[in-house]
Amino acid sequence: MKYWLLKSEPDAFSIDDLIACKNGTEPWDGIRNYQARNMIRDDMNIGDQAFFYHSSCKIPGIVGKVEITSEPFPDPLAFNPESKYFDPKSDPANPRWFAVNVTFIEKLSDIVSLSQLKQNQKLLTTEFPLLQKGNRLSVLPVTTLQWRIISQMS
DNA sequence: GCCAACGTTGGC
DNA sequence: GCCAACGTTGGC
Repeated sequence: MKYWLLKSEPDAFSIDDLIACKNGTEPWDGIRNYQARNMIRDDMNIGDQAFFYHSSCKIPGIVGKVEITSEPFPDPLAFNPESKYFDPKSDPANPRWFAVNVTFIEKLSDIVSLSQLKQNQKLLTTEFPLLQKGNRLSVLPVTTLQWRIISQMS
């Protein structure tokens, strides 16, 4: 079982939005970055867990935990001309973009903010990609150690 | 709103 | 294959 971190802008889709979804489950779709795509398509499995991270907001940080509850599947938005994630170059016979279903596990009683994460010396020794310069990926791998440290912080 | 740090596109 | 121009992300 692997661990991940999934970023979302709370204005677009927050942890509370996920809670409000049927069965607390919703496709994690609209990912249009090849590195992130590769991780979803090649490395994600049912039963993996992920931190839910709020980005581009007042207090960026980790707000909860979710579980991956489907195998990777072609992102249907890529085939929908109505969607802003429509990609005419994605061929249904050879899909370019992938999604997984995520299911709500828990909301942290307090956010573990980015500034708190930056201050955690233990975490800084682990090369946490979220804290590394220039990182913009919306899907990041998290090690078991990092998962444990951050879970303890919450 | 600014801007650094990317990623993508497309002409050559 | 190079690289300039452009677009996006995301913290501040």
